[in-house]
Amino acid sequence: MPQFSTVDSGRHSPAHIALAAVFQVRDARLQVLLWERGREPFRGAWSLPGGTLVPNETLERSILRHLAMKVDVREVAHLEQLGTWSEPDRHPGHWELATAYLGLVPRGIDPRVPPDTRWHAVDDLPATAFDHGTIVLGARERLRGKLSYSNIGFALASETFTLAELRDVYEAALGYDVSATNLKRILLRRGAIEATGERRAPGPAGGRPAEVFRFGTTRLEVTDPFAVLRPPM
Amino acid sequence: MPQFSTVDSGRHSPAHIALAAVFQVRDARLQVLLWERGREPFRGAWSLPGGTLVPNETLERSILRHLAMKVDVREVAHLEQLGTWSEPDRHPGHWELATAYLGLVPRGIDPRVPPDTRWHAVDDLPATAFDHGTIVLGARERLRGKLSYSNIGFALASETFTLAELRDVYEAALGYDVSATNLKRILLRRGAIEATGERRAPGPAGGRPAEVFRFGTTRLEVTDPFAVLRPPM
DNA sequence: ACAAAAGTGTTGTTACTACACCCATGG
DNA sequence: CCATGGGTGTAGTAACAACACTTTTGT
Repeated sequence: MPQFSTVDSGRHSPAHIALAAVFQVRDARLQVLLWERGREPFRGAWSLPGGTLVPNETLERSILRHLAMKVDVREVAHLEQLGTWSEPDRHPGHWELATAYLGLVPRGIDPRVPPDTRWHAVDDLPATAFDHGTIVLGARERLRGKLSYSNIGFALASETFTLAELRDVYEAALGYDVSATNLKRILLRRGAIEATGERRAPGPAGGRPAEVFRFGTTRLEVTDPFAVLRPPM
Repeated sequence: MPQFSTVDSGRHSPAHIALAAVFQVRDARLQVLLWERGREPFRGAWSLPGGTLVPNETLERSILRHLAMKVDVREVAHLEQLGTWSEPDRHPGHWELATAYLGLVPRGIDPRVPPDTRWHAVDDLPATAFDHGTIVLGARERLRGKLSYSNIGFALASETFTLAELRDVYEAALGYDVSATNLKRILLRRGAIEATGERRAPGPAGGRPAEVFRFGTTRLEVTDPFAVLRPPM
């Protein structure tokens, strides 16, 4: 078994870490928080934050604990498990499984992050370590799907927002043009967003003041559960 | 750390197993293959087949290897990862993570299974061991969602089928009435099924001979990718 | 008055559901 | 010729996209 000789010879059970792809819309682009590795393997490449479990801890609590060192946990508005990667050669010379999470941070917050971490646009990733590039792209696909049939936008939008702002968030995450007009009607009819009654003052060039909205809940709800084959009645 | 004292005191990293909820439509009901435990804990309760990884093996290959001892692997038409369960007390006295898979066996096959395993209707589960009852129900929800927006029916239907037969499969998995008329049009328009040109002879009571269909591919394809918020044009 | 930004009304389309009706076979 | 099971035709509908139009502001 040559590939286990360096570190793990004799080991009968794999190591296990939790990772997170933390997304935020920054500068009108979907970005992910990456950490620049200081050690081999993959020194200088960018990797997802995470680390090992300690006893009596779930994977979810573990990734939240590790994230607390990179980004304030209270700022992660949504966290969900993506899957577990188990290719034997995903980590050179080390048998390690990784369970990856998708984390979302609302727009407008600027978390204090350590100097060796940086936000990177998901559609322009740098060289990534291990299989982390694949994981980031998988996380984006999960997010794109859920934007369509759930209220997950609450975790990317700021607490209150105009519809133009919400459209910008959706466009950044989906990667194509979205109509604010129709987005409003979809989310209102589903009961996902509600008007606050406030208005946002227009910019220096004038314009009608925008209504201010908020998401009704800050927990994931599937608002359009079945695409087709709905139950009768 | 009282809960780790029996087996794992001093262990710094969790054990890991792969499990599978293998579903098949039998007697017009969605059923799952369960194994009756002969040992404590949960002696006499029913559990999902699976087991530990060996070095140089992915989770997927591991669960296929374990299933080969319960049900012929070639009969599993579809396999996908559901998630990893990590509650510290999910296994009494033992720190163990479990990655669960959904497996589907086409209708009509009757795999030879060992005497300590049995098929159980998913909507009438017996007492289950560990968190396996939760996993089975989660697997059913995953299946129900995918039946709606993908061609996953190929893995539950027999190789060729009439539309009445396919409707029965969908009804068993979804748990509500489905119209064969409309099911046909949905799956034909999406290009998921195609007519073979053959016909099925009617039963003793007569009736028009049924057209015979097949699924075009035996690989999962998302046939209705976005419920709403489709890309423009 | 006019440009800018936001909101509303309306039409058309698609992809379904529901149901009436028609077709082919066995007894 | 009728019961049985399968297939087709068609109307109704919900949820959306597209776009013209209206409203409210700043200069």
